[in-house]
Amino acid sequence: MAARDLQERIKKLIIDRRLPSGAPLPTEPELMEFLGASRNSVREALKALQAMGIVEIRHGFGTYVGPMSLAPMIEGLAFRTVAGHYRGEDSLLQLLELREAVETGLVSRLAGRLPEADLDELAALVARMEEQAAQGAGLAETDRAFHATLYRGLDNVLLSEVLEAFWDAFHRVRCDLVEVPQDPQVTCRQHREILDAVRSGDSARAERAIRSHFGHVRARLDVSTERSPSPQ
Amino acid sequence: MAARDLQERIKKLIIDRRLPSGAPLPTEPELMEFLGASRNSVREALKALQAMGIVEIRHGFGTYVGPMSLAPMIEGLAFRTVAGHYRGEDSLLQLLELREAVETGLVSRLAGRLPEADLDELAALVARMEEQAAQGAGLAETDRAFHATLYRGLDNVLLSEVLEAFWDAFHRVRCDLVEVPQDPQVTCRQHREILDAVRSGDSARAERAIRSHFGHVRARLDVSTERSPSPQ
DNA sequence: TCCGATTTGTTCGTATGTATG
DNA sequence: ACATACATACGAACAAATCGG
Repeated sequence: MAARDLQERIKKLIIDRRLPSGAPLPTEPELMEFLGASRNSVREALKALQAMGIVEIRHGFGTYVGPMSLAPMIEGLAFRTVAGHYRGEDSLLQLLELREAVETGLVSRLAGRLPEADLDELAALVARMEEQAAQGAGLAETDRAFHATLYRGLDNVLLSEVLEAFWDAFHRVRCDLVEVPQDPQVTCRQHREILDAVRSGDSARAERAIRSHFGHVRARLDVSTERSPSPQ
Repeated sequence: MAARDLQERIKKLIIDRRLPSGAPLPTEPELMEFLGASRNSVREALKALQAMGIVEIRHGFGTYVGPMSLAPMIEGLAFRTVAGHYRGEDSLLQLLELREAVETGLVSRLAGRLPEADLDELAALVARMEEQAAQGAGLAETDRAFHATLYRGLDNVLLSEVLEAFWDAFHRVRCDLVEVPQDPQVTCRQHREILDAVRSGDSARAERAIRSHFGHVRARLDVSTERSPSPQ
């Protein structure tokens, strides 16, 4: 009776007091008194809220309002994908298709509307990617930065975070599950083509570039997915 | 030190044993022995996993593998949006824009590719919507069904669930925060136009229809958002 | 309807680890 | 080194819910 209620009441407390991210929450004893519940119940409620990213607990220091990031969504998506994969579903492919669907829809609207500064930054990222490819280094982080920078121009923090969350979940699962046959040269060429297309302002070409990029990732996925790896 | 670890080990247990959704987990005493932790610690870990939708706990019955739905994401998104709204941010508008971005990207690809059966179902939904509008009844559920049916043809369960999650979060927050000036007639016309556009196979027209629909919702939002309501 | 077995829900007391000053 | 404040962890007990006889 209390457990579910406690979470709601703590959330309501944050709303009512207009607590911003990082603001300190009452200590556990204070919450015990305020909510009229025992330590353990309060702690379980806080644990649940922590899992949702609503509060942040720092050992030996205190409890604070969380950053409200989408990190817990990544966690949930990643687990759901891993579990589905080991059960023989094509969950990883579905996650990739989700990214493809969203990004193709966005990039066409982005074409020709990106400020010069963002385009320069993207160009620098591609250059760095080519450098890393030449050295045989991993270019995952640069790839992430490219996609993040690309959609920053939409001026919607939520949208950017959701896309980054999808990227993170996909990347984490892919690393855990399948060793992808790297092909850095092709990856670089495709990112440069995306950049050129967006710069040119040709929506259709930009959409084609994105679709081609994802098609390549999908192809690498298919050949790696033939055999189902076993955990540990 | 153990808390974070316990969650990971329970997740690993689900993965390793290939437990499908709905499968029973070991009881709390069994988990205590298996994980070498006290009951309270095990319970806190389970609570956190429950918040992420990974496990489902039924009082007096047992613990089970969760449905892996995106319900926790809705919860998190909704709270984040409400909290941001009361802090004076335009979080609700951002959520709407997120939906608009995704749906405009998808509907253009859908135009002309929807099977006849789905089109008929959509037509029935619009008819029902018009009926409800005439009676002055709420048409939220029908609206939800329309959007859900529309993107079912993409054949990607994850994608459908994400879109439904966005719809749910937006609807919940909108109901909690602002009383929207209903305009059922316009809503019906716009949904019919979306349907007609998709049926005609004209991608650009479909995208225009969706964008017009969202534009209308946004306009109603703007006038309601002038004054910031206070909670309870 | 009742009963007992099983399982989760809630509470208390106590001890330990950790960060701050 | 010490004290304070806080979170972490454990164990034991009882309450409440569920299921089957």
